[in-house]
Amino acid sequence: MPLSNPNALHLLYERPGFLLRRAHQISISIFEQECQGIKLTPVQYSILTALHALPGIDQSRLARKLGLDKVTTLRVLRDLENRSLITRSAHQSDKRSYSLTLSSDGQILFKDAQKHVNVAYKNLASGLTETELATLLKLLTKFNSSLDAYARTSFQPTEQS
Amino acid sequence: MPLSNPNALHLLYERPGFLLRRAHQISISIFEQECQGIKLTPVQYSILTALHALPGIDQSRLARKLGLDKVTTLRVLRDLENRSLITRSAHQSDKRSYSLTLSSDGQILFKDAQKHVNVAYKNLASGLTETELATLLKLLTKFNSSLDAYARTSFQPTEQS
DNA sequence: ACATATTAGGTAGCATACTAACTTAATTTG
DNA sequence: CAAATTAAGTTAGTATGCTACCTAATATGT
Repeated sequence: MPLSNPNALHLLYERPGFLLRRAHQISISIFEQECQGIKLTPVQYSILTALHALPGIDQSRLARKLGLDKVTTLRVLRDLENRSLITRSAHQSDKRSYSLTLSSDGQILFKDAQKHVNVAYKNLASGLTETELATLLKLLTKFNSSLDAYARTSFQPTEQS
Repeated sequence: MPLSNPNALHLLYERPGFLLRRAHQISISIFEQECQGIKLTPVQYSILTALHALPGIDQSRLARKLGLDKVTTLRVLRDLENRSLITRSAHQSDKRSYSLTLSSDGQILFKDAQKHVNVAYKNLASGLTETELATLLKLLTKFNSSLDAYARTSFQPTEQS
């Protein structure tokens, strides 16, 4: 029988991985509570945002723009297509890929989503001062960009030649 | 057809939820790359740590100590029991609950895991200066504790009377 | 030109993380 | 002390995020 050592648990609570898991969990929770009325998850919203910004993009490029793996992207797109929020049409030049766009329903939903997303953002930001939030975002951005090579799923916000 | 608006994507990249998702993704990836040799995921390691610190704890309390929901906790425990790393025995007084402890194999694996976990930590910390990392951890801690009420899964690091 | 690499999209399967609903046991309370 | 409520554990179902493997199309390198 191991000896009780509650201190080991306090060490766990200070680990970056543990704190990031909990922060992510809270973030998802706040978003979904605010957006369950319009049936949008954070990932679905990200995809609608990307299709709004880059209509006609294909699945693989989309996945890389968002740092999603392609299987997840495929499944979310299939769901959004079943809900008639997006359309997938054959690409002009490359017969392997699809061209993705928001449907008119998708555009309406995306627009409607903004106010819900803004409320979620306000809730998410409510725990920190403006300065603290800015610092947190700056540090997360640096963390992500400097450790990008460790990720299994690639993130390419801009095209590379 | 919606107009192209790449700027909307840059706005997405600055959202806390987006940054937290990516940071969590990277964190998981680094941990798993370092610990795949001993077949431990971050959640499995957290549970071994908790059982080392608090032998005899029951499932529900364990879940709350780690901010895991009870279904995930159950499945991870079942897997760890199948691998003979933990034991589940009947609780003395409360017939509803199990008493969880590390097996001797579990204790050995937990000890062996430390060096792998430390390497993962070094990699995770490598992108930021010591000061930046300390600030990030402090802000994540504040973020989590102040938004705790928004989480659907409860986190109770200390017992409440 | 043509064999080889790589890329796009896809299927199947596993782990994590959650909800909802259920069973049984324990506790509260009227 | 009986009835209502709470708690522990479980099952089923959904979404995300991976691996491994497959086919077809495109790029490449000699």
